[in-house]
Amino acid sequence: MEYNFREIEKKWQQRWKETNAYKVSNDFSRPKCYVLDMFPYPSGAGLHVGHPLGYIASDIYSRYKRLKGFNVLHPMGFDAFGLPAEQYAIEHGIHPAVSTATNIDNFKKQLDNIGFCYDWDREVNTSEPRYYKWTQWIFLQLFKSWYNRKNNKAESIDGLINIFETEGNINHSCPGDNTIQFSSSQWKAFSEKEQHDILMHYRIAYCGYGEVNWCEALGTVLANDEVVNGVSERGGHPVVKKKLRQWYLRITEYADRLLQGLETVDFSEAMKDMQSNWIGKSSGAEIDFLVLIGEENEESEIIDQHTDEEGNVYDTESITIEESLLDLPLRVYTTRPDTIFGVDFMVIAPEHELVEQITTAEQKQAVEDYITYVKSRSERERMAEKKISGVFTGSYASNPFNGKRIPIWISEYVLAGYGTGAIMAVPCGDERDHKFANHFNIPITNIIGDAYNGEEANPTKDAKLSNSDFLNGMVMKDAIEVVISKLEEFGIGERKTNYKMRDAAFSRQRYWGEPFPIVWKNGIAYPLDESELPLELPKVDSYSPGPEGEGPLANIDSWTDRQLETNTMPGYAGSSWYFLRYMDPHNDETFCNRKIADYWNQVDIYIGGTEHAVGHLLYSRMWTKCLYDLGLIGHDEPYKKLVNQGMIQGSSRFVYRIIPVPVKDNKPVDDENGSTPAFVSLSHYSKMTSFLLNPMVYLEELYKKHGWNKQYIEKHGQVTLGLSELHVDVNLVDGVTLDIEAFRKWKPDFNNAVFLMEDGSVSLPEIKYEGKSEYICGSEVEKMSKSKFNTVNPDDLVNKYGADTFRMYEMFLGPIDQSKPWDTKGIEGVHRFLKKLWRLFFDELKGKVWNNEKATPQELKVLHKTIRKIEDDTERFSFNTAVAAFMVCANELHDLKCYKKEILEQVVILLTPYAPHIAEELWSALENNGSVLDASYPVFEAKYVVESSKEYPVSINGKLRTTINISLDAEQAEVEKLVLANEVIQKWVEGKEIRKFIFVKGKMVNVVV
RNA sequence: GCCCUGGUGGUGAAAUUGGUAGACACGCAGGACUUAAAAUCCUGUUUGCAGCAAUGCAAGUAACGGUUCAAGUCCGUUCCGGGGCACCA
Repeated sequence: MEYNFREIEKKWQQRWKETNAYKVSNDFSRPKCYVLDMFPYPSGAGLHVGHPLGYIASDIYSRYKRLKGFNVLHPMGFDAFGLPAEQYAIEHGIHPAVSTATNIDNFKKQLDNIGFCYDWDREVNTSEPRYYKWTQWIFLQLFKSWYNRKNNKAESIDGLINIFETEGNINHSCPGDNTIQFSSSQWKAFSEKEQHDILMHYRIAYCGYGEVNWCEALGTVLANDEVVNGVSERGGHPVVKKKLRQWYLRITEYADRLLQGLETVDFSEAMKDMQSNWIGKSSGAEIDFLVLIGEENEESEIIDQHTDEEGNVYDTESITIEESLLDLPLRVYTTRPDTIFGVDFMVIAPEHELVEQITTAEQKQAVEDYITYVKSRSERERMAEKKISGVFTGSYASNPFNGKRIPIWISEYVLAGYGTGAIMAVPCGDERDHKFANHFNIPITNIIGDAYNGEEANPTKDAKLSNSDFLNGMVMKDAIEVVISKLEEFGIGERKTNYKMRDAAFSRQRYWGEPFPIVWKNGIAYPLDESELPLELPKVDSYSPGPEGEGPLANIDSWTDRQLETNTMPGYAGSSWYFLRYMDPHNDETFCNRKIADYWNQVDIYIGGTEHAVGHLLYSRMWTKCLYDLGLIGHDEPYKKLVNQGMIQGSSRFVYRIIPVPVKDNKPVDDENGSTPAFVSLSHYSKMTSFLLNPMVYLEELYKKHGWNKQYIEKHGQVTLGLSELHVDVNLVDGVTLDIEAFRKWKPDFNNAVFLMEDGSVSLPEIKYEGKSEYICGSEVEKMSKSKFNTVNPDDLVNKYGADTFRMYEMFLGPIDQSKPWDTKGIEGVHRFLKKLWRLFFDELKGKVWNNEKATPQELKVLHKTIRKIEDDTERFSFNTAVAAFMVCANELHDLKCYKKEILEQVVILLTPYAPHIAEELWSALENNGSVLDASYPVFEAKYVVESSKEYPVSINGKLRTTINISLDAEQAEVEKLVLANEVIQKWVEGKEIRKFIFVKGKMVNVVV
């Protein structure tokens, strides 16, 4: 009787379905455990081997907790709104809902193949109206709320209106625009529009204006990702910044709570770091600088000279131009007000509102040119740029403490969205400022004495200040407070806490997302009545964007006639609360019943990739806090513990095509006929690209040998050569060796392909190649994606080895949190293990071999060692070592020829979470009643594994020399005697003085001589 | 550029708290069974040197430096890979 995994897995999957084995009830009397995966976007490419990594881990943990007696919620659903479906719709005219439904069917089939314990009755799909009804409903709650800073809580906007009516906004400054101030009588005098505009500045979900990457040629808004070097990734069209009306979530009001909340959850330190860095809390001060605007005048005189240590002389010019004082000061944000006397220049962002006003006529052209340049650059490029760029405005600021004239520059390294969009530059203390000063020859003032070496900036806070007027001699970190109180005393600045995090952009100019339940009348946004939800997406004929960057909904008359909002919500809307819907997925009265939400409460284990570290995780944490503030749920952190799964990367393979490019009159001309595809093996490619070998030699070789493309040469007279790298389907490659027959069949274009093999021989299509030489592919580790042909489909592996093998192999691959390229190579080993385990129960010839004999102490020791290891490893998500422990166990039982039910049945239970199908089969084969899914978990008993002695490693000076078996009870004196009496040790210590004898009980011995 | 993360045999990896580096597998080599193959089983497998051999010695966890009786593990510097950086999900 052999291990027929196909039959076994089919049988039990069916049986579990029939018996509703994975049905989860909201049984409040039982202890609960909520195990959640980050749900997938159902892409057209289907599931690849990277997806199940986390799903298998959570499935194992869920099944383990179930065996331990918990009521386990382990649901699955689909994050079904998204750009790919929309793009597919644009290209193929298929409604996103249709392609999404197809994809989901496919995903579910693939997931079921692997044998997960989902209760599909609880499936959620964010794109279904019955789900997004509640996404819209929650949005309305956010729209109808404001953040009360007095008690740090979201509250109903009606309460705020009451406050405005009685006292104006004197006690609740406006988060959207702190210049807005009004009394109760002023409030009452405002028009309805004015009142709504003010309320909009308080709402948690609000409307404002923001810049997007606008591509005129594509008529659409692009992600930073899709913009490369200022042009669109698709098509290479120019991209510019464009201001559009946008919805936002006021997540900045939650910055502090999101930060504090991290202390209450079990996330990795790395994850917490990433989130706190994203929030980017810093404290410092805002300082006002008066601005002197230069007016046209050319006279100037040199009043001072500055010489640097290399002897270069810089002039400081007193420009005797007429200057006028700008009415508005230039406000900067700094975390280091203590360095105020070291300010040598100011830098403002290219988008800063004062740019136009302070640019002098002389500098106008230069500034305009610079701004044009900056506009073409993405934010990413601006941040990543090493090159220093900038332009002088022609104007000066005045240091508020000593009146020093400070030139004002514009540079892209200052971002408009952070702080005030302007900085005071202190080159001796800040590296970027230092580089900028050096690049533009701006003299540097040293305010930290010896701590500045003239070569590079020193960002210390511990140096003593010099050249700093009333701060001289003070330690920098002490001076911070002194300066801030002076600033506040003189009214030229104030203490300020800043966050890098910006409010979350919450609208997209797309079709395939949740419509906003908002109606616009006379420029006022009115919420739709809750009874009108869900506001369903209308049918459209075209998914192309509307005019001026509006979403496709703007093209629909029936939509615009009702004056409905034409933007849709972003991908993360539905995923910000889905974990609550799983608890109560069919509720039509509310998004989730409060009692049920209180029972399931926080997600106990959340498994997903680090790519969501800052986006999804922060948004869902914020939504949870809002719902908590509004009294809709009872907990304010969604996830108790987060486990990061590493990314399974694709291991791409490349073939190298040589393309002859016909040349006429020294210019390449278009290839009219196409040509025989020819590929060169890796080492030839490397030589060609490194110019060690003339590519033409290869080509001529091919011509000579095979008359390849002769007509072509005759026609064009001359041929040069192009080389290109092509992704080849990894499934056509064994290791790095290409299956050239399969490759020729892969695409019609390639069926007559010619190969230059690694050893220099040539493979032609008409001759079946039987030589020993190989075509070697190049390889690279990349993200797994269909377009890179590096995906591996789990279905194929499940089909070949079975779901249990596949599950265990994915776990055996390495630690769950580690990223690694996929490699199918080792799967045989895991499969062999399951076959070996099977043979402890059944023999191919003899049939049943298991028996009811009594277990020996040795066998019990193996069992209990395994129980301890598996339980421990499962608890700490060390699944790879758990699989190894199963192998060790099977090997040892095999060596002991242990076929005893007493032992085997316990092992089967241990194995259930990992390989449920074979476990269920063996459980029933052992003549047990009921399902192994609800068996009771083995209990470790220490008495079976106690050891009386240990093979102690003995080192001399830290180098291992021998091991000595010593009783575990032995104390230092006894051990010392035994060790020093040892032959090997004596040889090493002979004639040397023993300086120290280190003995760690149960661990090791080290003799220092 | 900034934030996070990783680097250990031919390969995936193990070493949980600073205490025997390479568990468990893959691959490879040799052998058994077989007419043969598959399957299965056994032996070996970090590198170098010495030895018929058991074995012994030396080196070794990206590189360099430090702390320690003891470092893959802690600290510093550098190099390389991966993820994220706000409209991919």
